[in-house]
Amino acid sequence: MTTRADIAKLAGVSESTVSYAISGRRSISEATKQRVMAAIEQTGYKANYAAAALASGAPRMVTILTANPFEAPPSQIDGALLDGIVTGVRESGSHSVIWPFSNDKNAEIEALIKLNFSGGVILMDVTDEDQRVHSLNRANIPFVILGRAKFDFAYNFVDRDFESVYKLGLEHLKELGHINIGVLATTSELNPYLKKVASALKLKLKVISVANTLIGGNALAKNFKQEHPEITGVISILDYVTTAFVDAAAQYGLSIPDELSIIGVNILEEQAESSNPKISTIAFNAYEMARSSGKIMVEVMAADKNVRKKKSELWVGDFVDRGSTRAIS
Amino acid sequence: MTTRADIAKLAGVSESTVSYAISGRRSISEATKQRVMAAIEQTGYKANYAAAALASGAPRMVTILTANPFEAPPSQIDGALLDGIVTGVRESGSHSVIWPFSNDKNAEIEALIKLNFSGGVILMDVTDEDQRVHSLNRANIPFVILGRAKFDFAYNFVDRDFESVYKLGLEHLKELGHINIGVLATTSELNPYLKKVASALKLKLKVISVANTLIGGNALAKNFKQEHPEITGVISILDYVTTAFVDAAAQYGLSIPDELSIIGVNILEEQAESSNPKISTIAFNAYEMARSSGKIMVEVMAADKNVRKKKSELWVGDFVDRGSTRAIS
DNA sequence: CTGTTAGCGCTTTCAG
DNA sequence: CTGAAAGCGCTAACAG
Repeated sequence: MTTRADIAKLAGVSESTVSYAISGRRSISEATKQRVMAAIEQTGYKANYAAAALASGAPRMVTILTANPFEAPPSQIDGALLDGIVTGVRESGSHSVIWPFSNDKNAEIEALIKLNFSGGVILMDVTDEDQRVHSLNRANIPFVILGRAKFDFAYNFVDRDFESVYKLGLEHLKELGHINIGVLATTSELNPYLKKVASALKLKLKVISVANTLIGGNALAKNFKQEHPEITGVISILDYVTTAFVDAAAQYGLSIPDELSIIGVNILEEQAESSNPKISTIAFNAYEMARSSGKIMVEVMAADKNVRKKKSELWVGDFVDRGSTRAIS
Repeated sequence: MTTRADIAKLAGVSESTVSYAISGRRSISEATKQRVMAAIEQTGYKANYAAAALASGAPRMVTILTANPFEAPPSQIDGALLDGIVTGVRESGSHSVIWPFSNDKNAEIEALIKLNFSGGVILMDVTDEDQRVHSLNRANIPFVILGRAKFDFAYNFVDRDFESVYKLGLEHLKELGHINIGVLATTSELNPYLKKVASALKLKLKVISVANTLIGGNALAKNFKQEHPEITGVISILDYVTTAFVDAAAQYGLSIPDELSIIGVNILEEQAESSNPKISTIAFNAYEMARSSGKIMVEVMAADKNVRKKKSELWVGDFVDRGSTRAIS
């Protein structure tokens, strides 16, 4: 097996020069760099990941924990998110792998922690008080959650910037002249961001609690006029409900958008372009959001070593929100 | 960070004793083992994966390349296969991760090879002359294909034992008195195994070429009696076609199984149990099949080092076929 | 801009 | 049954 020593000998330089020529972490004359690269090319040398990870003390490997796509039909959003993570991590000079899906999530996280090979983990599909998050926190492994959930400690996350999204949506509805706004949600309590924005705009919000299914959307359309006569504008974060609601409205004598303006806020940029023209949509770029998470991850890893504290290069796109970084170490 | 040196000091033994207590690669007195384990417990010590990989020279990590489940609806078979691989690899004392899905398969394989961190790779969804296989072969990275394809060099694979499966199916049809057998396939050429078995049993085979879609199955049912009047038995490897065919048959005046016996051979054990009772099925255990691949993988890795040439523990279950191992070194 | 060198934490001979 | 010690291939000071 070819090592850096071989390359050094062949190129007539020292081993460290070879390393720096490859990593670019210090300046090298163009001439020597060329010779090193030629030697690498010639020998077909490949870096030894394990050696680098050991020597640097920081494995440049991020592990992704996501929901099992083989269990239920996977969402387009998750696919876009995964793409974004992989790219974001790579841009930061690390690599990412997906941890095998399993039915026993807690057992998997223990295996991952015990293996102790990844520099950090990115978690998707996290629920409130998710055991995996507690385990990761306890094991002191850097992690970032894509989304948010309730925990009794600080943690890193990347999520949609709901405040901006809701602001945009409600402002739009107000411009159209709507005052009484229905909010489609699975819970009956009002989202705090939504509440805040609405009070600033002097709009009246009414939560309409419904299951996020096609059936739920259909049922909603059926009785909407009778049950919510005052409502003329709707803001919805539920994709299935919204679709079914709009599709069924006409047959129940509800004319959209003439009698009711609807804004859907949980949709991908790509999907938005081909969406139902009866609904206004506020799309978000899942790719950018996920990409951010990769960068946060790598920042956290670097901070852990207390070196290379490079300034954050995080790009916070529209509708992307980054949680404050928990102090590690 | 706790290291093996810390554990050794705490337990009052040498570092190597700690290692052997953990790995079990040489005998240790029960007493010392207990002390070592206690020290590990007490300190919360976690092995350093990178250090172990570097020192042993054989990274105990298998990378899985599978089709992107976010692109098309993933099959149950692929899910079961993945489960089996993970278990098989783990049983062999290694770990596995899934390489991120991507649209550019060739770019991904180059990245994987360049990273040089995995002891071997398991490939699913391989097509004839798949570039990824050529790259892996050229880079001299141990790999196993789940399934089979055409290449101009030897390679390791695990696949269904089609010869046994076809033998079973055709024997069954013969017992039922059928002589003229239709073969549902996407290609027009007859599978060599099928041909071989049929000639031994003196059965007449006729390939019926059809796309593996529900529409294809429906169209087939419509004209089946007119186009293939002589055929009374069918063997099919196409799951979608078979389902649609059987469902549609009655409405086109074709009575199954009275007029036509059908055997489906591309189905999971679990699916077979709840399958259409009009079809006979030869199920296979995807889990066992995939599990085998994990073990082969680890064997190949070991062979690569020319040490620890332990005897194969491969369990070849019914309908599981293992390709002859390519000489590495 | 380049070289020297001391480790990173673990595995595995070799020697008891 | 246990210890000592030589690396595995690379990184990152430190020294020019």
